[in-house]
Amino acid sequence: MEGLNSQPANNRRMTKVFKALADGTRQEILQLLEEHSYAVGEIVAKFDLSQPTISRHLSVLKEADLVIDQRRGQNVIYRLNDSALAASMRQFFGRFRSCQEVLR
Amino acid sequence: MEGLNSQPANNRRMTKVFKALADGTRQEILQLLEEHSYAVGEIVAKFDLSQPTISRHLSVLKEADLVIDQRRGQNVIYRLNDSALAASMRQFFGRFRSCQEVLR
DNA sequence: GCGACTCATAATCGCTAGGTCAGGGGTTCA
DNA sequence: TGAACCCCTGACCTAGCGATTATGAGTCGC
Repeated sequence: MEGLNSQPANNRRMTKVFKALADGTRQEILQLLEEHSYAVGEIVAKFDLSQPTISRHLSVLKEADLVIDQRRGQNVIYRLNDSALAASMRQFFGRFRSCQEVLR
Repeated sequence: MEGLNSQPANNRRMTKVFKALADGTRQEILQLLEEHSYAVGEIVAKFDLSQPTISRHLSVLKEADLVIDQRRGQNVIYRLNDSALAASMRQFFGRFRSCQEVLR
């Protein structure tokens, strides 16, 4: 079953991205980061979840290259990876005619 | 079912869509259906997976409204739900500035 | 109606995902 | 150096996912 290498590396990347997006909390985090950057503690304060849980969600988003983290003193600041998000969108949906009509 | 209402209904729909997309096999099925419609048996023949497994994947895609099924004699024909796919793309990615620039 | 064919569903199993608490590493400041 | 703060990682539990086999439900031709 592992001999199935017909699946392009692109699909594996898209799978990682979609897995990251397939969670309500992570979707909300992304929309939060659309406003501006946030420290982890600030994000935690916006949700009814423990800090480790948020930290893991952020880790998943980071693994998918959808956010970027940066140490700033004691804090770790997370910001949206705008370009990667747009690139992912094009990369996958561009394969479909109906979506191409909607893409620039 | 209505307990956690902090998350908009839109997000729950997007979560369903992204969960459906977060699997390599289902991504390939969608790209296959981009060509044209296929009967279940034809799709099964293209993968190294059992018929029930493919059937289940198709069910997930259908639940997410990404494909449409139609009985045709003994066969069940699946086709891509073009408009829903494009609509989902807009609905989610339209929230991000960096993506709006890429959307028409 | 019967048998053959096509697809969906049920029961099951192993693995992954998401949640918690506990603990540790990095950074700041006195 | 040590205390306080911020965040990440490890260990663990439960629930859900993806796969299988076995079986059931529609449909067609005879």
